Order: sequence, then structure tokens, then C-alpha cells
Amino acid sequence: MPPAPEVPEVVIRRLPYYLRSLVHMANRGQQVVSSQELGEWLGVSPAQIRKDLSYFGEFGRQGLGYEVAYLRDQLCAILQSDKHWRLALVGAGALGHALIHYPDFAQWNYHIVAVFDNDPAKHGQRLREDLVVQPMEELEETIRREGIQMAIIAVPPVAAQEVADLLVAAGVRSLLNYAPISLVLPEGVYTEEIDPVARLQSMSYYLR
Amino acid sequence: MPPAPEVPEVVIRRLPYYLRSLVHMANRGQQVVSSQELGEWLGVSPAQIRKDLSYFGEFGRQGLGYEVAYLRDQLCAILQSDKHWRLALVGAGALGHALIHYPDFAQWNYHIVAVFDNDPAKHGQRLREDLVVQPMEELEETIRREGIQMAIIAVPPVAAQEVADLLVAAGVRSLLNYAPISLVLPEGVYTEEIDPVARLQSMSYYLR
DNA sequence: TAGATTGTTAATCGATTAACAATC
DNA sequence: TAGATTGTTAATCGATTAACAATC
Repeated sequence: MPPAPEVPEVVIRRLPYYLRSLVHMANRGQQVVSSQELGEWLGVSPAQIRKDLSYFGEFGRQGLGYEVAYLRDQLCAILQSDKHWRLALVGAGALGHALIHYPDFAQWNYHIVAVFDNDPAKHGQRLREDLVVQPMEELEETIRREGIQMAIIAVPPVAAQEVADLLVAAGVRSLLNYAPISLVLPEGVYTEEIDPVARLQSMSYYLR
Repeated sequence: MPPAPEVPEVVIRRLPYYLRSLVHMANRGQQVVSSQELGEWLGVSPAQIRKDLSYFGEFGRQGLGYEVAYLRDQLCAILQSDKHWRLALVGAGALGHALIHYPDFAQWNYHIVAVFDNDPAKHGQRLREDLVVQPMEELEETIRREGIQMAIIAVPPVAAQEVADLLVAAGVRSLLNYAPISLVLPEGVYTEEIDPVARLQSMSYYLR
């Protein structure tokens, strides 16, 4: 048996958007969707959607399309977004506060269960009923004890690499990095960077 | 004369990261960098860097490499990040507050100069010395008067499309969208979406 | 000059799309 | 059955990389 072809990373990056649309359609009561309709909605070709899905199985029915709720649940499972994920947040500044109050994380099963900051003035501060800012010294032990695998970095750029190293040493395998620097990380640690300035810059290029 | 080949969008998306690295290197006093070194730093092949830059001109010297400060300034100009950009922000919630206090925007010449919210309780609230929350009714006039071309959407998903329509109608040409929905926009309006949940989802796929 | 590195071309690689048999 | 739409293959397209002449 030939090995299953590896799924290209671009495909994995598109699945969340398919999923988001399916949730939207399911919520408004839509039963069935074709690759045509989903593609129009997302600005993607129907062939691409069918090809992307085919990496994971056969989810549709010829002549009919895809059952919205079924495909939604399948994608959710593929992305492991059906699991309950526990996240650490490092950095309790303005951005950290906004992230804690961001309703989508918990709604999608990504729960911030620990917050760390290096400012002693913030230690002990209660951000939510069950969430208190901890000092950096407690990071390793807490992450190990809680078995936390994902973390969000919301510290100034100068501190980000050091924080990333601490997190990885403590066992974290995925980093969502809000600091505008390219982290250097060992094999097997995944990172996604969110840099709004880079986005503004690519847009301003076109404003001529 | 053949028309200048159009620059692929992927290239434009990489330039901000080249620029960011060059700023970093210049700040620590580095004079010269090779495509090799810059590529290692960013996890990109040296050939790709040279090819990308070649869309815009010849910036290096054979045998030597690139003068860091010069290339930085050139990229800054290409991305039009050397211009002073005035932005509107819609949504004065937790995320909006964090964005206002985000130091990188202003540092990079992207200035939030107007904030709008539909909550009357917030109107008149002073967020910075020179920044007061305005009602949505003033959006069109303010944006026209100030000649604002870029905007940030930080409202709940249900409101985002309507807000986008208002902004576009007022003359905005680029939208940085923090709401997790795919906006439908007319030709010639650029949009970039920031969706941390989508990022977490593609990372959790790999955590198996 | 010798060594290094660019800018560019051509080759490779991979992703997207077109097309269609299968089938609901 | 006729019409529609999937899943998949093959063709196309575009992006990345390898290689090297030009040249600092």
C-alpha cells in the first residue's frame, strides 16, 4: 500500500475557513451545500474545495452536494477542534486583556487557562473568575501540571524569543505569536504569527 | 516595450518580513547583509529573496550583498510605508482599546485618527489625548473630510459586513478585518483578515 | 587577481483548474 | 429517466529553486 499522500499545508490553512462558513450555514438552517455555492461564498473555486476535501475522505453525494452539519462535524474533527484545548497566555497587557475577553476562543474549544506576566504589580490580579495573573517563575510548573500544549505570546518583541524558549522547554508544542518577530524554534514546534503591521503594509503597497 | 510583469501577491506579502528583519539588523548596527544570511534568519531560500527583490530593481552588489539601511529604505518606499497613513477604527471594545494602544501602528506610520462605535454610552469617551469615540452617524463625513483610505474593523461578526459597506461607501479602500467573517467587497477594495481561531485550528490539526 | 554574491534564466516542483466518468 | 454534482485524473499554471554568467 502506498503511503497516504501528505496533505499540503495550504490545504490545512483553508479548512478553518470552510468550517467557519459551514457553521454559518448550519446556524441559518441550511441543510445542503454544493462545492459551487461554498466556493462562491468564500471566493474559492469549487474544484479546489472538492480536491481539498478529498484528502480526507468522501463527504458528499453526487448530484446532491454536501450535508452541511455532517461536513461541519467532519472538518471540526479533522482539525481537532472538537477537542477541548487548554492554552497558556503570556503577557497581561492591553492585548492580553483583549484576548482573554475574546469570545471566539472558548466558543471554539480553545480555553485560556493560565496567564503569566513578568510585572510583579500584575501578579495576583484576577482577570476572570477562574484566572489570576501568575509570575513567570510559575510558568514551567503550571504548564506541566496542566498538560498545556498551546500558548499565546502577547509580550513585547524583545521578550518574545525568550518566552517562546521557556514555553517550549515546558512542553508547549504550538505557539500563536503576536510579537512582530520571527521566532526560532526546534523541529516539531508549530508557530503562527499575527502581525497586523505586515498586513497593513501589503495593503498600502496597492494603494497607489 | 513589454509591460512590466505584474508582481505576484505572495511576493508583496513577504516584503514586510524582509523589511522587519532589515530594521532589526540596522538597529543593531549591521551594515551589509547577503541573501544567504537574510534567508537563514527568515527561513526562506536566498534565491527567493533575490528573485523577489528583482521585481523592483537591483538593490545589491555582486560579491558584497545588500547595504542594510539602503535596502530597508527601498522596501519601505515600495510598500509605501514611508508615507503617513491615517486610519479609522470601528469598534471601541476590548480589541479596539488594545489596537489603540498598540505601539507598532504609529511607529510604522499607520495612525489611527478616528474611532467609531454604535454604543451611545461610549460616545465622547476619550481614548487618547486626540482621540474621542464618535457615533456611527459621523463616520461618513469624518472619513471624507480626513481623506482616510484605510480602516480597521473590530466589531462583532454580525455587524462587520454592514460596517465594511459603510466604510467603502465613505471612500475607504483597504480594510483590516478582525471579525471572523469573509467580507464581500467591490473590486479595488483590499482586505486582510485576522482570525486567530483559524490559526489555532490549523495548529491543532498537527497536534496528533 | 581570487573569492564572493548578485541578478536572471531555465528547470523543477507543487498547486490549481478543467474535464469527465461515476452515481445520486 | 434526466439533471446535477461529486471524486479524481490529467493538463495547466505559477511559484520556487538550481545554476551560472556577470561583476564587485
